Amino acid sequence: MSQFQAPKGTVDLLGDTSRAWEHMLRVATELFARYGYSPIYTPIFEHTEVFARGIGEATDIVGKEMYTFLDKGGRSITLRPEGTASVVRAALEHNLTANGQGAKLYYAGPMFRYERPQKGRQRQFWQIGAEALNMAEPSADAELIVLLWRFFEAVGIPADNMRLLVNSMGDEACRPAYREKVAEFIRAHAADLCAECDRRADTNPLRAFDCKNPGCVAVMADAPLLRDELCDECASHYAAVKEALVVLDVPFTEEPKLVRGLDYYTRTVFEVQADAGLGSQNAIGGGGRYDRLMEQYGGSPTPGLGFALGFERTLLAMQAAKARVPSPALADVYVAAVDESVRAQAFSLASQLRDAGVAAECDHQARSLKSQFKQADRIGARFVVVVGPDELAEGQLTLRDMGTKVETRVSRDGVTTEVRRALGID
RNA sequence: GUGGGUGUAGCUCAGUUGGUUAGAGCGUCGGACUGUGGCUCCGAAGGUCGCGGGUUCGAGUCCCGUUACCCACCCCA
Repeated sequence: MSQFQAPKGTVDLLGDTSRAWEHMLRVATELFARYGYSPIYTPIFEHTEVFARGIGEATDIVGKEMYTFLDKGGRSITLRPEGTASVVRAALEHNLTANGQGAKLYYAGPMFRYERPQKGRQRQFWQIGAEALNMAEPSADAELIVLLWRFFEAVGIPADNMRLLVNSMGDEACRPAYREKVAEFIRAHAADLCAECDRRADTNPLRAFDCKNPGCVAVMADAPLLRDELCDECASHYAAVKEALVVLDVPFTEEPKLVRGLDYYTRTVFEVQADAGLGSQNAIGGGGRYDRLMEQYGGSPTPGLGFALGFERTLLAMQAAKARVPSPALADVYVAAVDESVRAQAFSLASQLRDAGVAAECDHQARSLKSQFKQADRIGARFVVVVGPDELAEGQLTLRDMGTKVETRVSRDGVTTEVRRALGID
């Protein structure tokens, strides 16, 4: 047991897990580029105000989950708890949406929230996210949702193992009136609701839909739904998004009670849940539209939308689906030294092969020849070059095909060419 | 932040009502094959039993604290 361990809620990513991480990044990089998204790297910390104003002072994230500290200059700094706020801040700072320009951006990296860790929930966790700015058309909503869905399919989670939930949260024209309507409904049924939900009538009536209390669930089942109260513009936008999803053949379920916990969402919201491997933290990705966010940061009114997906939870869903993560051979060629006298020459040959573009490995632990072959087998080397005194005396080496077990003599001078040909590189 | 459960070799786990030198499988290393892998056989290394107190003649086993993980609440990716 070492003296130190990783801080609570953080993990070291090793072996198959770190390989899976890189796989998810590769899949995302390739797929997102095909949808026209460009990479953006924002700082891992921001002025606290960026998150407080964007995500909402009253949310749990801002209220109790942020890693906030004063730096040596007395500035209040916060480790990013999510990615959208930073991207929007950067887009405004660099005028990416000036003169009606659109911007499609994606990011990947760790986020930080001070929460009680459990399965699928760490204090440092990884997300990939995509944001589409200045795109008001419902087709943009559909495109983003398809992208999220296709990503999960691409990493090996079958559609049958996932659920796509969509909803519309309305906008400033219709949500306030609806909110009041729900508040009235709650007050009218106060006797049948828990104390917590009674309070929600004044603070955040929509959250009563999330209450797990059976009595509350029964009462709220009859509560008015925002779907039925949307203004004309929100209703037609929502209808167009759903229609596009049908055309694109992305299966979805309308979930009128889907309410996201970040204040900036308007109109379309969505979430992908995995039904195996996740426990109660089953949302592997989610997002929505935030048409008022740019204004809150002092920009001109600019629509936007985005999603984020979690690496940890995606991997759990992949494992439950027995998704295959490609694990390339660690080396194509292993250069084995027969004895101590030729060790240096084996190393220089390995180096020469690497310079020639071949993934080559050799021993640095003074292992026996037999053990070097075991290593070669373990790392998946297709060929072993045996460097021995007998061959070298004649200016030659032995090239063994590990699959067929056929050995051939090759000249020391021509070995790089021979190996490249054997590997099919030339 | 609240409640419940768990913590023994690198990994997955045994460990009897507290009783002498804490075990297995897998993995690792070595040998059988003195210049050659995947199978088989043999052998070896590897553990302050999460950490700290307490009870006891004696604690991996009981009690308390603490820490980490797991589950639920909560929240969200």
